[in-house]
Amino acid sequence: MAQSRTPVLHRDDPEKDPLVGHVKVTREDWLNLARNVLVQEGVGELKILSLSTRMGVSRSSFYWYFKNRADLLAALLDEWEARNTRTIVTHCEMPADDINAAVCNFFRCFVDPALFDRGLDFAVRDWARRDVQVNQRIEAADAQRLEAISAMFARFGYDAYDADIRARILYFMQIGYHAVELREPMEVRMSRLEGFLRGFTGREPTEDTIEAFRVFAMATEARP
Amino acid sequence: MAQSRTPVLHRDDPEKDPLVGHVKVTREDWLNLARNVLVQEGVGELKILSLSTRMGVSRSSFYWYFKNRADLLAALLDEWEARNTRTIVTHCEMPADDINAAVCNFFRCFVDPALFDRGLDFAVRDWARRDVQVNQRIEAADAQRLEAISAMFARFGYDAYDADIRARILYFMQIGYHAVELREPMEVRMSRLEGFLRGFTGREPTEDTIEAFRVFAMATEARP
DNA sequence: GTTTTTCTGGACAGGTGTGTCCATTCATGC
DNA sequence: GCATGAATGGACACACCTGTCCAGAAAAAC
Repeated sequence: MAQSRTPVLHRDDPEKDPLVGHVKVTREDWLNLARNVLVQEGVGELKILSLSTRMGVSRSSFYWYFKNRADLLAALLDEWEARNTRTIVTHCEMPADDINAAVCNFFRCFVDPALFDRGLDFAVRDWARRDVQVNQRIEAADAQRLEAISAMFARFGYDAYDADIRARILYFMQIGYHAVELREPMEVRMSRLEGFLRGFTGREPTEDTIEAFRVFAMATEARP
Repeated sequence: MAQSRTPVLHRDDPEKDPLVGHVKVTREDWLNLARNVLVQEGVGELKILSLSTRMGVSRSSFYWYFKNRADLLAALLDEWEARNTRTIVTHCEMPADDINAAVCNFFRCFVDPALFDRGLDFAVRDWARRDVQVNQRIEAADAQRLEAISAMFARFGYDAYDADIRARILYFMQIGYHAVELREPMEVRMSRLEGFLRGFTGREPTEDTIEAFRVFAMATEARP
């Protein structure tokens, strides 16, 4: 085969697992590449042959780290669940002086892609349409997130019904924003949200989160 | 081959194209099945072999109606564009007494799946992540929809900036709701929206659409 | 320096997908 | 009743993906 051998992906952070011999790739390398492919091309395009050629490694290497393709997918799903949903829940539980500051905490989840990976979230949401198991996972995740947001409102005096309504408005609007503006450069989005956060804290606190939604919409709208 | 022959899908509505001979399937049959597969399983699973076996017809039949796979995908995309985006635009342009009635018209798009196919919309949105051409189409569609909603608000006295903000809140929340509750039974969703529409028209008109969002959230929240 | 363990390359078998060619079938027009 | 043309079935060539097996290279342990 005359195919030119692509350079091997060596690890850059050997702080963990230094006990392996003849290291060329690691399980983490497979997972990272697989996550990128999942986000950018979907589950259907997540193929072992494709991954191995991109890493410049034989397919056999994959079967050393994972039992099979399903094993890789399960690992990706676990990672998503631990990352995205937990981020939202912990941010909703952060201490805050009033509901406006609490909503502000909620928005902070979506500023740092290391906290909440929106691309991964939609990739999984899409994957769920084709897999009943995954569907159950994301339905549970959505319920858990909505519950956390609702509890956040309840902490500041809203009764259960009003808290639920506000949680749903907030969560749906956030998800919808990401669905539509998914491919907007992260720098643009971050600068907007940072601007929002600065402007928000400098304002008189309002007695409703309606104003917070309004300011958030201002911050995310297309024009400067 | 001992494979039992599945019964052929005959057309139920021969009102159009009665001039074909030896009719077993039509171009419409291929398109309808392909649309279902696109929505439920994604573009990646849209395979000619799979479609033909489901219709109980040879693969060769496909190549009579379509040039190739790309031809089918283009037809599906055209259909989506004509259906979903045009529905939203026309509903936004409907005459209304005040902004609340106008927002109410907007919501009506999403009651009837024949008007706006939410499953198709998300299938295309997902497809766009893997295809630059499709991405451009859906970005144009989102811009067109937002423009129509914004113009709707502008008709009722909102200046361009406020109209844009409200259009984005409304559209993002709607898209987010569909993204999260996508697999909720349509009857449940319809009964909620119908209840919303009834309750809405029986109320005193408010001077802001904030109240409309609030009532919409009440109508779509999980509890009765 | 040898042995052991860890990891990778290449080949095999089986499955599925695409696009094309051509003989065949069936409804329609004559 | 027969010719015409629309529509289909079946086969060919080619490509891609999965999972498995085993020989062998390279680091680690001794």
